[in-house]
Amino acid sequence: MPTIYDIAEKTGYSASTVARALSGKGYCSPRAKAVILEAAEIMAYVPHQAAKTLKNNITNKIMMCIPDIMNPYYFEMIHGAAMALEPFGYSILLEYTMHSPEKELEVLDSLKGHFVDGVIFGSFDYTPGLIEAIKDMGLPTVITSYYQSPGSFNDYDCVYVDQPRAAWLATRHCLEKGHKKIAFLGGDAREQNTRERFEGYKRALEEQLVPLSKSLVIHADFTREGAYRAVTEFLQHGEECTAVVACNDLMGVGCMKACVDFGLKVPEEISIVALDNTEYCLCTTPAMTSVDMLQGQVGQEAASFVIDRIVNKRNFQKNMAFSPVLVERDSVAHWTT
Amino acid sequence: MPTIYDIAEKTGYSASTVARALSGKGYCSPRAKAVILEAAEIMAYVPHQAAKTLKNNITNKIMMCIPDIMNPYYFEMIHGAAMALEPFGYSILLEYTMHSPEKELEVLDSLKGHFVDGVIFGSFDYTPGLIEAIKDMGLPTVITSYYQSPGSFNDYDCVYVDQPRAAWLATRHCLEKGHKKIAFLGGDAREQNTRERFEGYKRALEEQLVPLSKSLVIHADFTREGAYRAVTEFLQHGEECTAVVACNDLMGVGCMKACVDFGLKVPEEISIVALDNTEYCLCTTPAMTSVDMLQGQVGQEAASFVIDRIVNKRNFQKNMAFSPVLVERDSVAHWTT
DNA sequence: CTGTTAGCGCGTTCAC
DNA sequence: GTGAACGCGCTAACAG
Repeated sequence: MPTIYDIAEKTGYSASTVARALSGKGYCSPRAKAVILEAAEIMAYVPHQAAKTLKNNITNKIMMCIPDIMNPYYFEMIHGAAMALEPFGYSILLEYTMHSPEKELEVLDSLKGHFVDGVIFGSFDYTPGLIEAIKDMGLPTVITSYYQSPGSFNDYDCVYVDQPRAAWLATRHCLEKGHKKIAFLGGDAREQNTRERFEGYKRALEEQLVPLSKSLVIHADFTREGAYRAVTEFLQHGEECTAVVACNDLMGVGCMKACVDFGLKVPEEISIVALDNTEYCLCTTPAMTSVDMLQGQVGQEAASFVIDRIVNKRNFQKNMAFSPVLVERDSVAHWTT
Repeated sequence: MPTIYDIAEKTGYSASTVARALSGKGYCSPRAKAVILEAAEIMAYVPHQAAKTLKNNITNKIMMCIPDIMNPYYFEMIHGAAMALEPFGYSILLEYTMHSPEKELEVLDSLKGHFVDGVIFGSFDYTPGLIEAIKDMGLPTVITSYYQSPGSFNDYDCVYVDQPRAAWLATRHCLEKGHKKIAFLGGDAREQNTRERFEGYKRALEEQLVPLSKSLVIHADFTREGAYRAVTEFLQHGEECTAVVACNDLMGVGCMKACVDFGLKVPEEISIVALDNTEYCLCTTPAMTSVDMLQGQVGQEAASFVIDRIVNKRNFQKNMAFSPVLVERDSVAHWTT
């Protein structure tokens, strides 16, 4: 791998003249520049990134840290971010935490090694400790959730969709279709994500004065299989409901399969509405009604926020909230008793 | 961000003693070590990655360069690779080329900047020019396809699934079920991927002395929507077939939808078998028979190959081929005329 | 317009 | 057992 010194030697100029010619900064005669650029071309010179970084502390990399990659929710986000980053010459360093709080802290700690310029951080569960670690790391950061820490407000941005509203939309949709017995299919109740979505579900019921029944709250693990098992058990247990709000598409799919296998017709005998609106919704029969969480937008905007802090040196906080959008398909039917 | 000099100052030792204490290499008294490690802990010292890299040329990063991320085929691969890399402290730098040959070359060229230690490279179409660029870049590389370049053989490894065999398996499965008029739903005929899969389709037909009909070869673009349009047009055109081999799951899903919307029952009136065996197959009704391409395995093994070249300094070529596996579900039925 | 010099933070070799 | 000194490759301030 050739260095500027190699080019300097070949051309007879000094290393600094070569550096100026290549960077375009500082004076350099047209003749020298031409000679040097040609030599660089021939020698296939590419500057050593580590050397540049050591000098000016710019890595041209953004870390995307997500809980899980096997969920299509996240690759839409990754895709959105990558698209926004590309024109700025930034690449994505991918890291996943598999929902593990320890791993999250570990990753944030490693970030002090300054091997990226900024971070897009996704977690299912923001705890005060996690937020502390994010602030502590001291890099431009966007979290893909809303979390306003008390005290200082300038340390990270939030780009997110209104999670409670998503579940609220889904639940209200069922209510409007005449459903009263609406089950909630969520993940681990301790995770912020499930809690927020549950809030929306609860609020929608309250607004319509429909009593919330604990027995209609099902906990699974955000996977298709887990939802299948949980819903099958729920049905075998004899619980009655006419609609299900599933906290993500994979669980919606698992739920639909469980219902069908149990002998229930979708949507005639049981309606299903999911959250996330990934491609999975278009694979099922009937096609699944779902709430679009605008993951691509979130990824894109999160990336823009990070770039804004890096390139334009923005030093104040910005938040951006997206309102989710219900996409009606064929898995929810009117219910008339 | 504290440096070893800061630690040196606090503890009264010199920077080199601190370096030795932290790295464990070279002599250092237990007392000094204890004092230094404690100070490092308190100051939350993390070594500056760029400085380390500049010194020893190790980045602890592997680039994964893929054509497209919105295809679940690839995230299974990414996942497999990430799992294999994690224990070695390696992270994935993600880059996509969107099927663009220019972008592929551009990425490979940038790699000369030594900002990763190795590369896992996926392309739909390996051309001699691309292979040249891969060799030229001079980094441990695994391509996720089979491509034996004439001449030198030590420049990159191949980890791949036998693509023709996958299509062969799918086609033979249909033949065994009694189908004779089997359509092929592929992508762009110019891409190696489509060509290879078509070869397998062709071979299976030939082996059973079933004539290949050009009119049963449908070209789409590896997307659900594209396949939906292409198959709808195909059906409207009055072409007759009793089974379809789709080159990936997304196209299989689009095809299934097109058939259903056209009034055909799956699998009673038309059978569908796809390739890739992603989660999409489990979302359709009926569940879709598909050929597992072991993408997770490919990603994992590719990562191990790269690590082997980096850590164990392997300097000879290795290839690894996986044989795809047909996973029977409910979208293919017996055909009796 | 160009060359010399110093330093980014770390690791390693060599004296002491 | 420890410190001084140098270099990885690039950039920037300064001098000529």
